[in-house]
Amino acid sequence: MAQPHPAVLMFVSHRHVERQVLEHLWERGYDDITIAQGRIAARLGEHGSRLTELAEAAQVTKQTAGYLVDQLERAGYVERRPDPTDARARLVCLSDRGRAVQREARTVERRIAREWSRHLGAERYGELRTMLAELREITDPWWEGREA
Amino acid sequence: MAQPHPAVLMFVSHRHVERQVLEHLWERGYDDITIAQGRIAARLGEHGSRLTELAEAAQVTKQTAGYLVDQLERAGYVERRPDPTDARARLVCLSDRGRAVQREARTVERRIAREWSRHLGAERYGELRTMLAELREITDPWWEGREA
DNA sequence: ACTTTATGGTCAGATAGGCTGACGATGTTG
DNA sequence: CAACATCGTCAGCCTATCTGACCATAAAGT
Repeated sequence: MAQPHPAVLMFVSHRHVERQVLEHLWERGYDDITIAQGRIAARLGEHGSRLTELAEAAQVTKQTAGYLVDQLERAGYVERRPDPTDARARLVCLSDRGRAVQREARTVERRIAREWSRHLGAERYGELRTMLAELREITDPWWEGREA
Repeated sequence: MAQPHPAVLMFVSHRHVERQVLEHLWERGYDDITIAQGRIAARLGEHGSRLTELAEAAQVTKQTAGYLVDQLERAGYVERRPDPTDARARLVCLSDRGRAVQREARTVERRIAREWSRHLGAERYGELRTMLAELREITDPWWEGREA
């Protein structure tokens, strides 16, 4: 039988990571977070991000992003502050609670990265990361080479 | 700045492929297909698949899979036939129309595979596929090494 | 200055896609 | 043949997502 398309395999592994992170957070008591919220929260920059940026990064409409940020705000993970450089815009920033969750999530991600590295071998794992980054150049509609 | 976790990069590339396939199908007049339906249809075996199998492969509940198969059936892409070996079960099979769509989808997938291969180099692309397949062993909850 | 056009965000409404739980029918096992 | 497992459906619910319309502010053109 034909091997599945690489994209399908990516789907499987990506899903696995999302699940692991989410389940870890639930265990730690952050049991109100959903995958969709997580996808938004994971893309928050250190100094806050605009809604439109988040929407693009997570590949959803700004309405959807707004809806999810509402929830995250109500749950106390983020807050909206006025953007000093543009009166139309607002910056979505992590609260302390939000930062705590992000740390937890990063912990799981690192653990999985180690597992993958062990499974493939460190060198091949490095190659995998490099190739995925290169692929992004031709698959990410918002790719610019470097972030703002 | 830190490089994103490989899983995030996988998300981007996987999404890209889904989008490309879907848009191609829409252009070809199959404009009633959705991503979720596609995820189910893409996992249909040559001789039909049971609902439960489909659900597992697409990582959704059997209820959800049933809901999507209903739609595919109404649109004429698949049909349900009794499973000769088990009166409880039914086999979801592609119709001729469904097979035509699958061919279109495969065409796009092959095109993208060629693009990736060109971008990374044939040898590295092969390595990528190998590594993704290996990763599956530790990330796919339904992995068994070989299909039924 | 003053239009015009672009951008950031929200509101309203619709729908798809996903879940849990319960259930009927058939298979399987002791 | 009784007990338990599996296949699929029904019913009800909720979240995530979209499109379209809209307001406020900013930027660009004249």
